Amino acid sequence: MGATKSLEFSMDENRLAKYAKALAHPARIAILKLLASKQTCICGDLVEELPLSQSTVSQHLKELKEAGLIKSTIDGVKVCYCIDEQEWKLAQIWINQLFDSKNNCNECC
Amino acid sequence: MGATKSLEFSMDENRLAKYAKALAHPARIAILKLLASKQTCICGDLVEELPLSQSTVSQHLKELKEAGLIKSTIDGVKVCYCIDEQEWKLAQIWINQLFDSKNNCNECC
DNA sequence: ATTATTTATCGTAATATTGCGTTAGATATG
DNA sequence: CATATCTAACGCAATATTACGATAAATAAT
Repeated sequence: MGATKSLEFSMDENRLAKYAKALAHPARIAILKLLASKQTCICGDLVEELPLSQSTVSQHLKELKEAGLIKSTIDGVKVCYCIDEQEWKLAQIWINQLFDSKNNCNECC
Repeated sequence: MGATKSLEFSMDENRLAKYAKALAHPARIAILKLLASKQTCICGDLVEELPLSQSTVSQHLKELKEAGLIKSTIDGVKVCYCIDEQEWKLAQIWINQLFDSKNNCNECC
């Protein structure tokens, strides 16, 4: 036992969980904040700004990329990362849809 | 190795990651959707609506509670769960702050 | 008082995540 | 060509998460 029972849940629920998972680590939040504010988004620069080794940062970048939130282009030896605007907006919309679905019935408990 | 280096990151980053972590499983999304839409929020009802055992649901509820997103009151043998409105709103604000921090510089890569 | 119902907790197994050193492969630079 | 730089991927160890059955503790019902 222990495998997550993702398939028992809806696509919507899984999609939201996927985005949330990508955000579920302070290092990845830090990376996204850097990418959101900076022009420069070279991998090496990110490594310098974070208290983690190159290999660990690379792994976090991979997860963010797999979640769709960032993309990358190769520039010589270097790799440039940045936020995927489309997916970024979509994620925000989906997350807000959950938060806004709260009814206004106060004090059911 | 393997312990998360949370302390190396800012409080803001950790707080956001904490909320995201709470949302990072389809079962917990499903629970929150149920609580957001329903009046009834008795634990047993949630167990019936979810494809998970009672003990697993209980564990997910505990995590949501520890993240602050839900609260509970005891009603006899039963326990009533519901969304903590204050924290719910806060979480939404913090998450949107991250998404909105994206600059408009397109195509840095 | 006994029994049933409800939920949290404990213990355990399976998986997943986090983190790093090291290596490999690719492009630069001398 | 040889060497330096940059990043992804591999392998490993430490932790954390997910899931469940079984049990315990508390209240309700008979």
